[in-house]
Amino acid sequence: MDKFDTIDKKLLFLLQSDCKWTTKAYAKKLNLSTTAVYERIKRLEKQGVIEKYVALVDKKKVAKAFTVLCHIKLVRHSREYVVQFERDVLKLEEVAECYHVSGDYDYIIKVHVRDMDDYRDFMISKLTALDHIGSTQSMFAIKEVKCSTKVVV
Amino acid sequence: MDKFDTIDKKLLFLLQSDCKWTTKAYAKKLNLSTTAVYERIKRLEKQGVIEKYVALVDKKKVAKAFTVLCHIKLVRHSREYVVQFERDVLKLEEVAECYHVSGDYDYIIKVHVRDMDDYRDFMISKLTALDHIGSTQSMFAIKEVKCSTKVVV
DNA sequence: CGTGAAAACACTAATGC
DNA sequence: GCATTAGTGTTTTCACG
Repeated sequence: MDKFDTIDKKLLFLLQSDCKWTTKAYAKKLNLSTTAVYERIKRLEKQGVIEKYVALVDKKKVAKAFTVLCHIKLVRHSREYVVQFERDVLKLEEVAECYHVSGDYDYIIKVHVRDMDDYRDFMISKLTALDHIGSTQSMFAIKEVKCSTKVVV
Repeated sequence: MDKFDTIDKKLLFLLQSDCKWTTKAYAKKLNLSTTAVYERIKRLEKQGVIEKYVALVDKKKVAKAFTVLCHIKLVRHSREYVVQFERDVLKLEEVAECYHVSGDYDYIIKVHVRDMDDYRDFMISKLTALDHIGSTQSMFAIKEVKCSTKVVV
């Protein structure tokens, strides 16, 4: 599909680390001219390789540092059930990620809340209130050992 | 710790959605002046609420669209084993996230690789090559239903 | 929190290597 | 594909009201 040379890879690494440098700064780091870097960035954006630029928030500072990974089984696996569950889960703001997985469970979701009480509220009034939920199994993150948004190309 | 008013919350939402608008654009959206928004952003950065700004890359476009969630148990839970495992796992570039969790398993990691063959290589030569790994159980993501970096304040 | 002004930067374009 | 230069318009940044 797309091919990336060494400079592209380094540039993507830098942009995934911090996207607020000036073009000049990336250029200096990469031993290139600003125009060369500028054009590479624009190309990567145009190709859709760079999806978007976002701010990352410190979860502790906004009182959402309680992270829970939750395994979910649906009562049945009909198309209708799957479609509705996936549509519903998108609307839950506490759910940062949701994967449909193979294996013993159907879904794994990652939830950010304030504390255990908050999680209890989330479970009772939001998650298990969804249709078609069979069972859930929560795993509480004792520690975030690594939490990166980087993809190494 | 920190308190946020409605404008802070809206601003954090916008910045977590797209951090490349001009201050003017956020100001217009929030019905404020550019300086007011400018100072709020600077304050949020200084307080560490905004950790950093990063580019998000389309995993499909860089051939890392095969996502695996893997449960890991260590052979023992001594301090030494835990510390070393956590130090080692940080170095694995394929591992985007790693949580130390309560429950049946010790760790859950999220891995991005190209395909099943790549994952096999990762398992054999990197993951299970780590010391103290007891058992692993891989769950392949059939679908990424939701994958957000946003924390709703 | 707003106004206004200077400095810094993004962006475009043209030339030549 | 990259360096360099030059030029315009926008944006950031900050002292001051």
